[in-house]
Amino acid sequence: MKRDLTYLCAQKGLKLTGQRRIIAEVIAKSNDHPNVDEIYKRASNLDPKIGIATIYRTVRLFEELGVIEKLEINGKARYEISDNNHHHHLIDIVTGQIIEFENEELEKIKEKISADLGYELVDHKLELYGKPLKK
Amino acid sequence: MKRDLTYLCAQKGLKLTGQRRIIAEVIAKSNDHPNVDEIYKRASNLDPKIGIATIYRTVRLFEELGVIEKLEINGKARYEISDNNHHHHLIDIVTGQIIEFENEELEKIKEKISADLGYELVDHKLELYGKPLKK
DNA sequence: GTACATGCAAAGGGTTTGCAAACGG
DNA sequence: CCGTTTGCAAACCCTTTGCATGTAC
Repeated sequence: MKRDLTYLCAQKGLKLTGQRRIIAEVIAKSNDHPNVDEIYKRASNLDPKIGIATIYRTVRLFEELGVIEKLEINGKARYEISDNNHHHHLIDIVTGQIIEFENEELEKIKEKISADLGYELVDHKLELYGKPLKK
Repeated sequence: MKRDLTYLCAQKGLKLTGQRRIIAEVIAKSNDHPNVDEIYKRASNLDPKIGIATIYRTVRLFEELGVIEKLEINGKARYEISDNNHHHHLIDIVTGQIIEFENEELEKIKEKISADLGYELVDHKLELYGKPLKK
């Protein structure tokens, strides 16, 4: 990830600043899909002078570079490191916890639906909202 | 739909005001998933004195009553009349057009995934973003 | 050195809220 | 009538932007 970033920045004439390094690290180490405010708090621990505008600018940049992905849970932006495995999210409506899953069959169906409608699938978003089953 | 609304309002001690009637009608007649601003414009044609705060309050109310559904396309709220057929949306990334589709197989997979993860599926959201295929 | 990036504060867009007046049942 | 709803404007939250300063390359 840090290698990717170094490479990507160099390639695009972007500067690998301390703030960008920190924000990348914070998101990479978070597995709870933090929102901007959370990222800001965590980054502030590593660099108390970092500004929230920098967080906003950086997550947008990283999203464009494809190194992170933006989710919109309940209308609020949250971020995670990109993987190429196309996982999705199930949101526990009781605890708010986000559970990740993958499903190959699902991927195929999406491709098929798009193709049937005359489209090439370029992106997609699936969120399931569930209530824990009584055991 | 209007019947439903009359019934639902009566049942919950809500008042079926002119504004609510108009907003319900506007959404029912729209098949383009309007956002709040669009609904406001269309409703204003029927009642020039209607306020935007009323639109916001009413769509929230209708959503809670289950008579309309909220989509979030590119982070912006848009609304449509509820159907019980669980359709989904494919967004044409070139034109912005929204295409609705249903897929029974998809519904089954979602239920299965949820169950496998130990959840009862209570809601879900799927959006496909596609580019028109060259013919 | 120079273009890019940052921090700050102000501005912006969308949505919610407090309140007095209006209105539906 | 009484409690609900409305319109208005102010408040709010999240995000973006202008600008002078700072910094990576």
